[in-house]
Amino acid sequence: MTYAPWRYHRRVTSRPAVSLAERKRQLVVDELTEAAFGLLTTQGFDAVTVDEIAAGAGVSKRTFFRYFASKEDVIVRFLAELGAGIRAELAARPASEPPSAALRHAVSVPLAACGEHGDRALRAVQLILRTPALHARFLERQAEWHEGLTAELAYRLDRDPAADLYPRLAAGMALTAFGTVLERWSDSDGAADPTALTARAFAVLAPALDAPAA
Amino acid sequence: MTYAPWRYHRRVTSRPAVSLAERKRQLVVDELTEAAFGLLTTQGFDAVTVDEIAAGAGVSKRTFFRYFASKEDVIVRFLAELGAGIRAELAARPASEPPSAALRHAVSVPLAACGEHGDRALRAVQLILRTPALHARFLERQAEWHEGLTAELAYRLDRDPAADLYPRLAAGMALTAFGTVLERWSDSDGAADPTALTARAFAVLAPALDAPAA
DNA sequence: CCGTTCGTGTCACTCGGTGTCAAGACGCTA
DNA sequence: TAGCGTCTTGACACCGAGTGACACGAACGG
Repeated sequence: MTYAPWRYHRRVTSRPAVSLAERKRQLVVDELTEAAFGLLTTQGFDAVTVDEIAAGAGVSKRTFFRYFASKEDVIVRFLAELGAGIRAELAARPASEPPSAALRHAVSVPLAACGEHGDRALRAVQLILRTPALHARFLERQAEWHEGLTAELAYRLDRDPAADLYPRLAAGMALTAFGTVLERWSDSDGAADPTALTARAFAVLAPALDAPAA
Repeated sequence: MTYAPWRYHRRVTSRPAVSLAERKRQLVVDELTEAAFGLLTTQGFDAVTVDEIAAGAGVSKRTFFRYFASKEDVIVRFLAELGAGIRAELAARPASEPPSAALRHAVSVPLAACGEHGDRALRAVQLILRTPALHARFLERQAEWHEGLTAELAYRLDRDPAADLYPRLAAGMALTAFGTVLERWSDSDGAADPTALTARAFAVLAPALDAPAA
């Protein structure tokens, strides 16, 4: 069984909407991800070489780097869709909603999906948060989400992100909430409820997010 | 490498506040930093090897790594004290001050110092913000500051950082402001006033930072 | 049947980073 | 002034991440 992306299951069509080559590529990605997860989560990030991961998936080191930009990428990719999800969710929220509510939903949807998926996601998050190299890459990704969220928010509120500090600050607040919830959830070994934590976090942030003069 | 001739004169006459070895070490650090700055800012981060930096300072590659943990470190070190400064400033603020004012001062002091320092600091910041590898390391450092600020804030407000989300969120907000100001300052090539930007940013954040129910 | 394209493995290479060791500079003491 | 322990350094070997070049084989189209 391939690893299951937590967001939405890929639609199985009777016709091959995707080519054979495409499915083969996906197969290699899955195999590589599987091998990386098994090795990295049990032995630690630094104790495993790319050669070993590649061997575990039955391919060469060179092929590994044709699919992943770096050794960190294999793990961090797991959370990449999360970031894209945040922006997509924000874009889908009704325009009438105040920023705090819209951002709370945007953040909590991927977070809840992450919480439901359980063990795999939890181990990924824990590995990332306690491995410096992975943490750095994760933060890098988060900085990209920051850009995207800022743009989306500026568009949504019809503000100029170059002159106005609010969009970037609001996006930063939302991501701070995101990171805080993720950390709590990780530290509690998945026991804490991401949605409840998110609600609590945004209760703190709301006065600034929804301030009329902001 | 150039040795200062005057250092041989002070044998026993004047007691050395810092040892000779200490000053030699500092000299190497300075030389290395100087060489790294000259090369990295003109040719780009990836176009310069550690060997070249070391050669520019007249030492070996091995010695470079005895002074700096990584190639990124030589640049990011520049901003390390900034982070420590934020926490120190916060600790020095009177307890009567509301969080938004205390954090604003804590952030703006190092930021202003950075602005005054002029060219060198500006080039460092610009290099960091536009080089992915450096940016990642910078964010890593910032995550450490986040921990420290959270602890300091929890202590200051007598809150339990394990149960209460506020300290971590407030620290995150302050650092978001910090990052935003830094980015604006960098993009404006140093023309923008860090203190004014900081004030504007905290005006946005204040409703959440000072909310009574938070 | 042939030519093209694509994915792959192999090889060689660069560069960041580390462990090891011998040599030199310095401070201290006799 | 000689001797000794400490600290720093450079030289060297080594590992692992990441890349470029190239040749090989499978799939596809004519």
